[in-house]
Amino acid sequence: MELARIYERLLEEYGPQGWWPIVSDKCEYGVNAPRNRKEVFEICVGAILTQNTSWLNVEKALLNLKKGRLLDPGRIIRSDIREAIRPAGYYNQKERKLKEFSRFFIKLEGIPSREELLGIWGIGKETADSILLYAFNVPSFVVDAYTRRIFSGLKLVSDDAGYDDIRLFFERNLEKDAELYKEFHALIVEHAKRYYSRKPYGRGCFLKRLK
DNA sequence: TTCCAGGCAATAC
DNA sequence: GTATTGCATGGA
Repeated sequence: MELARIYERLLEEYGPQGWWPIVSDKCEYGVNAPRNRKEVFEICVGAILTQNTSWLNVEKALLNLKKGRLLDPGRIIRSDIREAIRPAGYYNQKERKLKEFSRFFIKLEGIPSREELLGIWGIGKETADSILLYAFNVPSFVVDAYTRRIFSGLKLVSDDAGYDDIRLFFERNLEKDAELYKEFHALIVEHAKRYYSRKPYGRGCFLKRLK
């Protein structure tokens, strides 16, 4: 079973997902490439807020930040943002994570390296790859719990594979294309929400019949 | 009520 | 080096 075939099948089923969603002032969704530094920053903030948290809760937090004119690195560093980000959970930890990231972002020129991002407190591998891919268009494949669940279920990755093992499996078997990586990861999440959120995982998953 | 969500750092072993 | 635990809200 080829990864490109799985991608095509998911795309056929669900259509283009257009990630990363931008919560604009009018609360509409944007296209999937950031157009300015404000959107780049918003994507980074969303990537941190969504750690082990549903996107619905993250949207509430992003809207609160936006309403309070706090969705800006300087303002985040100086303000108590805990009440605004409260809906996204873990608000004590996430406040620190956003402040640490904001300090980094203010000094940043150009595109950060994966190692730089991983050096920031609160940025792990998935968050770093999400930021690289969706904020900076760097083709780094995002691996999350869903990705592991689906593809180990399909026996394409082993149960004990590490994060980077899985990431490299995707990167070595796909064209190195940021737009492809963006859509694929988003489709994986959509598919997993439908078939891999509740046990028994994978019941009704049509990918199991693909060859 | 219980389970889960687009993880991470700290701690335990 | 890998396994476990605390962090927290809101929806299904």
